[in-house]
Amino acid sequence: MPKLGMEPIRRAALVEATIAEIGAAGSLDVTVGQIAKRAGMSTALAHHYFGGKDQIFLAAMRQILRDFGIEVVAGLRSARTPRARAEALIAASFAPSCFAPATVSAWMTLYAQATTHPETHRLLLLYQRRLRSNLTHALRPLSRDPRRDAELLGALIDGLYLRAGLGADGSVDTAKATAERALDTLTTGAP
Amino acid sequence: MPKLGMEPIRRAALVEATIAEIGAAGSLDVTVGQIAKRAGMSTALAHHYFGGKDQIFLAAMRQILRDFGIEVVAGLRSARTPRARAEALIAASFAPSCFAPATVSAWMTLYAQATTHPETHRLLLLYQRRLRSNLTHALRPLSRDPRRDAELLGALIDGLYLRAGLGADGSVDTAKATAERALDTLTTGAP
DNA sequence: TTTTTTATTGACTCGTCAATCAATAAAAAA
DNA sequence: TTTTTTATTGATTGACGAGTCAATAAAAAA
Repeated sequence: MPKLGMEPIRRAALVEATIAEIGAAGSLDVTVGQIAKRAGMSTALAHHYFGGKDQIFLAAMRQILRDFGIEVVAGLRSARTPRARAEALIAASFAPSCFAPATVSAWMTLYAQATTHPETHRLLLLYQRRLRSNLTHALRPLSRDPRRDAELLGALIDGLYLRAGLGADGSVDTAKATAERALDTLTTGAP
Repeated sequence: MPKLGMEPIRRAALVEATIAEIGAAGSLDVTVGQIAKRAGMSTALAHHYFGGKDQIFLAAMRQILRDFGIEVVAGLRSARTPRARAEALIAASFAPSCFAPATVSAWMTLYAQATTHPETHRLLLLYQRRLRSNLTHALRPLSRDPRRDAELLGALIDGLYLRAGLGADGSVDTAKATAERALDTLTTGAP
């Protein structure tokens, strides 16, 4: 009994299932069958709506970046001071929605694949450019060299994220604290 | 005409070829056939000496960590002051031998796989613990809180490494400079 | 009501790849 | 010299997985 308008529902379910499966596998070694099963449909239907495995993966990656973007704008909205903005950007990076095991795995795999997959590379650069732009803006009144400090903070966040993704449960808070401490160190001494 | 004592030669060739193929593919999606071909032998021989694909990969990963270790001790040997030690550790992380495209790819894949592969996880934690220990030691006379600053620097190096691995050719130097600037910022004001 | 569009799947094809094996050849040991 | 050990590969097997297709069913349009 086919209900109409299933396409967006199915696509969303497939994207969510893809992220979950990547997280469970720790790599992109995930079959369309696994994804479709978790999403509650046949492989044929998954192919029908997405065309191929590559496009399913790309959609999942875009979703992850979109989720991060949502977290960022939500955090920035309520931030009034520059300092609060910088803190909001740090908080967004370590927010639960960006830190589910699946997301972390997907993120790491993204980096690996980006070295050879141009579309992935493009998406990742987009994320980095946006984060740097946001950080630069927040740091402008706080730092003597906002551009450089933003690059440093951005890289630090990536590194902390990576390491926290591997460690025990409590390490997210530690990572967040470390990033905030770096922000302190960078901004003391300037207006 | 079988020459005797080929085993170590073949194993080394396979490990080297594995790293190269991972780099070329940007993932662990590399067949034993590709590896064996690059190493100049048949797939059967590769299996003969290593038993299976997993063991070839593990050997390659151990090799990468070993190479990094060699770079580190070489750098530390000629460093006399604490500051020079910290700089040597930064330099080692961005040394050409640790920054070949193949190595970067392998490194990223390592991180992704570590979330689910216990043996990989163990290897990676070993590396992190060693780096942190070295950094802590170097920072002890320079920083008020060497442990924390070492963790920060370690994460920063990882993040910069990751980002430099994606960027253009000149970005290694920029990354190195950023790490050194962070070292400056952390150590000014202490003995 | 007939036709078209949307939803859905089981079964199938084709390719790839890890792993195995039997066979060949040369060095070393007996 | 015969035997054993080491080196080496072509061919084969067996599994798995991406993508296709024909068939079924129901809603919507005609």
